[in-house]
Amino acid sequence: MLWKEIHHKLLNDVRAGHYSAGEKIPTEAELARRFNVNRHTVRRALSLLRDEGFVFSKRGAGVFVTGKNATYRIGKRTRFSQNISSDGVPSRQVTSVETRHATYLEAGKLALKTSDMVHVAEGLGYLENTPIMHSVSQFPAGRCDGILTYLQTNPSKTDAFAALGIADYLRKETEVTAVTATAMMANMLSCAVGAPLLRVNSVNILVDGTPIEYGTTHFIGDRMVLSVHNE
Amino acid sequence: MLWKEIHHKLLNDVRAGHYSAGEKIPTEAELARRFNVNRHTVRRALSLLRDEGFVFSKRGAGVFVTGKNATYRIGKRTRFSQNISSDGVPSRQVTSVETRHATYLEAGKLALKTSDMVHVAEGLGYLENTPIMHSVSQFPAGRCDGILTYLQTNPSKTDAFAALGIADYLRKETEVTAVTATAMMANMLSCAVGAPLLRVNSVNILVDGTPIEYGTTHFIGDRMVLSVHNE
DNA sequence: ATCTATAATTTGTCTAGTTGTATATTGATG
DNA sequence: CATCAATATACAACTAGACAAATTATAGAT
Repeated sequence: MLWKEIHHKLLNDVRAGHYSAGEKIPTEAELARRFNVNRHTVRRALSLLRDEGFVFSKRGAGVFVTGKNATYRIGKRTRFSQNISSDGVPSRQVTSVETRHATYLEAGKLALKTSDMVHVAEGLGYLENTPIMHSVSQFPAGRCDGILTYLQTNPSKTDAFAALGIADYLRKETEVTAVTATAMMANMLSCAVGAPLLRVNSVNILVDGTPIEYGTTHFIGDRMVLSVHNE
Repeated sequence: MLWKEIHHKLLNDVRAGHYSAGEKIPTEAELARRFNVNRHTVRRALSLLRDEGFVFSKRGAGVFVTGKNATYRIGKRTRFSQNISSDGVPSRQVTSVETRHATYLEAGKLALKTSDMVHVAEGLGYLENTPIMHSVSQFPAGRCDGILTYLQTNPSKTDAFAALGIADYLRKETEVTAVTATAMMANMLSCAVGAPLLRVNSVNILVDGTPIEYGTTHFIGDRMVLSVHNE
């Protein structure tokens, strides 16, 4: 079986670190030329590598090497950058911001009326240059004005809150469910459509109980473990 | 299909009122970043939204929502249509003025000779920041001298007439037809070429029967209902 | 201040390249 | 002959990049 040899060779290359995390490996056509086989034979080898979690592919772009796994601790004070425990360095990036009216759900979670405005920030979290989470956060206007402009330059929510004079905040509630990735979510998280995701809905509050953030985060299921703490 | 999900999400955002009528939605590049796709994939989603009539785009400027989603708010539209028989629209703006010889048609409508001059004012009317009508008005020189300079600072015709000493005037005749949008009209009204328009020709007169205005107005068909009252 | 020339944005269009999917064919093996 | 691996071919969906055309923002000059 030709494709198994190719799989073995590619796996060795990845493990040997010839391609670092997040890096693009040669195209299927190129690999087919190199191994002197048909493109579909290469695809079969890549398919196994994909299932094993070593690489992920983006239609139209190429095949990329997957990063490492991590665990995410959820407690009373959860901060993304401090709570990811792994070998790699986590980073995050804000992909879009907007200000709009609150939906019914958001209004309820943030103690607002639907006529009130919310600031919305959407972003991705990375580990080893590969996406590991996607988050949408709603902040109540009035209590958090100016947070979006801050987040655009520095994606750290802790820093942003600090800049607004909020030195400390607490996790009030955390709801965790499991969902499967839609095409869009799969694309954003560079995982397969239908892959299991962890969906975390959370509310952060001030020490006096005033809600200041309602967020929904999706983690890639098989790259992330949530550990919940009740101290 | 990624672009279909993006289309669905954008449509939801528009429907939910996250972007209000006439407002600019994020640029294609921004949306591409947010959904983590190529700009062309966003364009395909926007293309469907355009075809469905929810947004329109202006090269070099951006993509804007049409306000079609807000048409179920009959209140504004009703008030709007009530005002058609009298003076004007909630927000209007004079785009150009000129003084020239009367055409044969204008001369007939305004009881002039073709050697007489007419003052011409062209303008746009807006509803919720979206253009909804285009009007051209001809005023007979001699009876309405100085009206153009006034209209340029204040687009209200009632005020302009009042400034000329005309406290009251009546609608003599109103003709309504349906036409399709030419390229020029489509551009001014931010609608598609070939879109259905309502064309209203009207003549306003003094209480003694002297005509003081002949006008042609085009309304966007699917955003406007004319209600005709015979009191 | 106001107008003007320049630069920066933003949409429209085009070409090329890459992965995903479906179907059909070849060739060796039992 | 039936089966399975590999090949061959074609198309769809998406990415990547470049450039043109229209608009908007910016800086400079008068």
